[in-house]
Amino acid sequence: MTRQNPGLNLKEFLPYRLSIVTNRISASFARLYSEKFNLSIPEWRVMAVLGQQPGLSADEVCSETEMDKVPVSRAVTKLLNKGLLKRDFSGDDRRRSILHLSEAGYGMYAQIVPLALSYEEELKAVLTAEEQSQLEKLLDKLSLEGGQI
Amino acid sequence: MTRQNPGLNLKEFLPYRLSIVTNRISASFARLYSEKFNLSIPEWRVMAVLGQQPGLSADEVCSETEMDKVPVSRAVTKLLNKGLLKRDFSGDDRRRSILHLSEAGYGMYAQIVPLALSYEEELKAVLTAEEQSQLEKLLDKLSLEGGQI
DNA sequence: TGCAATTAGTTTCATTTGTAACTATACTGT
DNA sequence: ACAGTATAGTTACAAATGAAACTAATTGCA
Repeated sequence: MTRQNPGLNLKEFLPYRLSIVTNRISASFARLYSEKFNLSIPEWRVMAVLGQQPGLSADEVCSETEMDKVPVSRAVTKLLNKGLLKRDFSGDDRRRSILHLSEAGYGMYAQIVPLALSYEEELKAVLTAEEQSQLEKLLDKLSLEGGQI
Repeated sequence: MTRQNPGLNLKEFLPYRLSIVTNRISASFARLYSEKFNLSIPEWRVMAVLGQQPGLSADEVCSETEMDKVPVSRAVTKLLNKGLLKRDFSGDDRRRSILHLSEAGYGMYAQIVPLALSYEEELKAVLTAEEQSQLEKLLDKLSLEGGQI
């Protein structure tokens, strides 16, 4: 029997294309820091956000990174055990943690950052300067409006 | 002690931004078909590719979708159990499967496709026509060169 | 005050996922 | 023909993940 294809061309389907491209990029960047520094993706994300914004609570790390609180809690525990993080608790609210990279953690962070930046450069090198700024703008628009769809 | 930030602004870091945007989009689209049709992401992907290219082997589904062969194998098993897929084996090479949507599977597929397309439209509606074609081009470039980085 | 409702974070448990080992079939070179 | 290698697909096992239950601390308001 001959059926009329209702017409979804997967290779042109935007969510699909985005996910293929993004997964490739994320996976190859993750390989970089997981092999050299033995960090999982959630661990790196927590370090990355604390490197930039020291003193966040676990909860704030969640909202900053859009991660679930469970993986954040586990990543924090592992990073504490590895000595890469320090944790205090707020005097005002003793449930609330105050997280900082330790000296060791900061040292590792300072090694990863240049890798990350050069990886990003390599990626951007595929695009012209104009395309790069187009991409920024597109991601802004999709972030704002795409979220709540 | 005051430290000089080595300078990774996560919110401007391309792989990070891509992954946040993409994950939001994938998750909200997945909610659509998983709630209504009780399909996992791998199941939907297998159906989507077979709806368009009937008769592929499991292995071809893997390369088409960039999925690992294990999740493909498991998705195929589940879809067979749900009666959404038919499987034959090639006469030439009896290891090789030949996969088709069943009538029921095709019916479900034909219901999901319009949802997918209207979801895509909603997403694209955020962008001007020019931005849409910019996005196509950017994804092309990042797919080609971003893969092997 | 004091008790119900909220919030930060952890733990438990069931599900998902990927790596590696395995089975079965097919191909290759001698 | 046949031993060695390669390929399609499945299974087993271990690690990652998320939903829901839980603990501990705080807030609100009668």
